[in-house]
Amino acid sequence: MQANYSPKDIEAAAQLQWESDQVFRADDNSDKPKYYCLSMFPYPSGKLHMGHVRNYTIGDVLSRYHRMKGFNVMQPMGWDAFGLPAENAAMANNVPPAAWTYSNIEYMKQQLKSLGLGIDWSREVKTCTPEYYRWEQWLFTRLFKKGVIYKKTASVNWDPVDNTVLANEQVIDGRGWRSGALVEKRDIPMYFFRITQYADELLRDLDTLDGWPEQVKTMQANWIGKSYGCDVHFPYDQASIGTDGVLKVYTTRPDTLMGATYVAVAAEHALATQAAESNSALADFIAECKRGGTAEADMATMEKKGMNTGLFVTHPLTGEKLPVWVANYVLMGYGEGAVMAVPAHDERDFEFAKKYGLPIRQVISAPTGKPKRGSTSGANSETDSRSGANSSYRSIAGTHFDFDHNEWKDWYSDKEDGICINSSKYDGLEFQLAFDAISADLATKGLGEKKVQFRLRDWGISRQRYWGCPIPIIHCATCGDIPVPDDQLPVVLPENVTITGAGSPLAKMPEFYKCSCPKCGGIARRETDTMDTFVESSWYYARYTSPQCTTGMVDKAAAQKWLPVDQYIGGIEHAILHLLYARFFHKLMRDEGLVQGDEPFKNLLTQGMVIAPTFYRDGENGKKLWINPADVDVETDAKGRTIGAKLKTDGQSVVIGGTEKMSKSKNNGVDPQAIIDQYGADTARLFMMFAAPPDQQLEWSDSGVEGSFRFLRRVWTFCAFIKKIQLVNPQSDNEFQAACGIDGKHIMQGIYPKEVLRDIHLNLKQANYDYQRSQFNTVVSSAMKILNSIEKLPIFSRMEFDIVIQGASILIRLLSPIAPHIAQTLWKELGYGEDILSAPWPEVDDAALEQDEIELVIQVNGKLRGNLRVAKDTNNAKLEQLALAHEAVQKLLAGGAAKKVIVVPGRLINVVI
RNA sequence: GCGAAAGUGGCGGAAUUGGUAGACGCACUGGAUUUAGGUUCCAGCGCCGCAAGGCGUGAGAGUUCGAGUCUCUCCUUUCGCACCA
Repeated sequence: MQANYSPKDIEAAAQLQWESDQVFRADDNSDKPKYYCLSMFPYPSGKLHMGHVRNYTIGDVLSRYHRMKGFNVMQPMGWDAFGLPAENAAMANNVPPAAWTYSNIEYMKQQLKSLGLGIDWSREVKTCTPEYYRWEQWLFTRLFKKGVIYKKTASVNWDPVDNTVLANEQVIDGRGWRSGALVEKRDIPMYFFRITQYADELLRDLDTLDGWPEQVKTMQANWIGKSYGCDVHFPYDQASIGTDGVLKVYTTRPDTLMGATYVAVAAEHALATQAAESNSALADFIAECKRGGTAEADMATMEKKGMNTGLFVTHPLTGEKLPVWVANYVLMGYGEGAVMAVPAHDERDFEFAKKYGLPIRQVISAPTGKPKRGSTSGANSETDSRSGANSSYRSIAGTHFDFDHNEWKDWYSDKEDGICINSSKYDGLEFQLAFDAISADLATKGLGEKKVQFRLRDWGISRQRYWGCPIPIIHCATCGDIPVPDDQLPVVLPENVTITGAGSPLAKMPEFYKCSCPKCGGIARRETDTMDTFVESSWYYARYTSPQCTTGMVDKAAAQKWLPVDQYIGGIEHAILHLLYARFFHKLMRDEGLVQGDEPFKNLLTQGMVIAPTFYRDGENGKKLWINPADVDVETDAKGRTIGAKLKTDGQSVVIGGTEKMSKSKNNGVDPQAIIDQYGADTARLFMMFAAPPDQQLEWSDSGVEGSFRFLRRVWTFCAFIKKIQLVNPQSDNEFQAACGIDGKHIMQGIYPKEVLRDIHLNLKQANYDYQRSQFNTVVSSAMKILNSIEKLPIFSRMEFDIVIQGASILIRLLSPIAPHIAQTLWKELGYGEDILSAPWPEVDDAALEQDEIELVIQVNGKLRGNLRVAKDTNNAKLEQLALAHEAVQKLLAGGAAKKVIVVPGRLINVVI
């Protein structure tokens, strides 16, 4: 055994052994309980980043832990290989996307291997291969025939200079990223998955996902957004509109219908178009609304603007004429593209009404208990006079409220409280009663009905891009859209293309799009759009169960054996879209009879981001020149506080920016390869696990990496010491003391073997608990404590040495999922066994935890005042007596009596005085 | 704007059910070893204070014998928002 820890040698050796023994092959025929551990597969962007290292280390730790606990583990890996960056790289470097992607995969695979991940590479999947995507196309044709996929038009970001559709990410401040042209919305035909048909089930089944973080389930539930409301029809005003008809709106607040003072429609709405024909100002406004991108965050934060159409509709209950406005905050894609506006009880409507001087009519009372805002003091005087029953404000109806936005908030009523006022026959009704009464009256008049609606929209999957899975549809002038027959699948994506950035290359390749209609044999045109890459990532977890299957999307028996995924791990940024689409796909595949069960992922761990400090210098014209943390020395004062930073190359200072997500734009990424090369994979893995709990963001720290390396070196050095004693093979106490270098100093230390043994098992118990809840940072901490403890134990005889041996064997096994190479090597060197992966997981020795005396805390009024050392089984009366007699308590009592004494067994005694 | 989280020493973080706040590590300080630097080892290390003691988990209130933990209001930061993956 080498005296020095040399990660390069031991890691290469361990990896070689694992590879030649094929230990990570998942066994389709094992009797052991299965454990399918899946990390979100990477996009092959070029090289691994720290987020990957973190993700895959977490997965590997869980995999190795479960393997040692006796599970038949499957940990696969693959590549989410289609996507936009390949096309960008193609333009920048003149490399075909396929070649670029495949070479990235090769490189990144080597990187993953150097991390020592226990992956079954025989199951590797690349989504850009026809072997993979043919089954996606196959499912598409099935779903198309079933009507789960359909075609309709949808709005996209259009670059009028490049004549191409842009992703939201390619729209910067309303302009195309390459052309700089002002982006506009354009409607084009697209294929949609009818995910709304599964909305109820997707929502309901969230309740069955006990192993998912509550936050993710809440986000998904809100995204699906089931709401109970009412369709309301506002009949057209004949005089202004000229035709019969109704304007349909959906509202969740029919109880406020009596307070509706106008209606607002989207710029694309038919009424807006009609009004614009004779109103050029309105036409200009509508054109303005169509400018800009489609991203919802932008739409929602932009200034609310509107214009009167001059058209009217009539209120379905009162017959009152309400003006029709066009508003930029009403989206055509949602509901009917029109809303009824109740400024008194909707914040957005309120601001709009204030801006354009529209009437505000209060129809819900502000109940007692309001206001919600403001301090509790002072509420009795001024504010109460406003919400009092006889307040002058309160009786105002049909006119403007006289106060600003914040005051409006005080008035605004949640539906849970408040009753209808100023609402004629509905006055006095509470929310639900008013809801029922008004919707019933609408139904009687044929002007509306109750309706359950979802916020979730159908999933548009058409992309006017090249590097994606071709949509298997053939357009025939006579037969319409015909799905490609099974025997013509896959529709292979040609790989030798030139990307220009203007439109899809497929649309310029007759050899691709020219075809004949499968139905009538006539001349037809193949669809040239490709699918959203979210489609590939929605079912890869199932394909891993039978990646080579040539007879179907999955081998049903293999899928049944391995699914659902027992543990899924990935970034929190996927909490909604990817995870929702994958859940949706599982249900689609279930309904095709391909998989069983309703949900694909039993347990979910969402890992936090990796962040790092940023440094910069001010360059010309105010641009910041970002400097990589690796090129900077940080300076601290005598107390360790950061006082500045200097560039290593020139010694001049640089500005310290914030700590942010590692990114190219801020140049604060740390290359994992450099860390692996310098310290080894075990150190990189250990640091990643130790620096933060998996689900929280992790701050990169060079000195933290150093610290992790130091710890592993200490483990190595200490084990080398044990090995040395083992080789000496001492028999008598004297021989042990001589071999271990015991002298007078050690006798003075007062460290008892029993305490060390207790420490070992206490920390083992904690580590087991922490492994169970995937809190690996404290597992590492427990391992460190075990080393600290056994290092200090002076060895006088075999008895102490045995404790040290036991401690080391526990330490190495606790560490092995996290730092597998060093653990495997030490396990073998110290003669515990050949292969640590097949070693039994250590068990807590309860007897070692026992203690005769315990320490209790004495509090006075909840404040710590002293300690008490007592026999373990001292009764409460005695404890109370001892506490009262305690010096510090006596002093505070100052002769008086205690009001009350609270004894918490095993913890503390609190004296209340 | 909407939805979801997070906020604890100089820093990363710990505290399992409401019960000793700051485990473990980093940084820093002092000492030992070393020709020196580095390494390693020992000790110290929340803030104020000479001390006694007081204060302290983003801010403010509340519940409780006792609050980092529960409730309410507010502030800040991060993630997502449907064509980045």
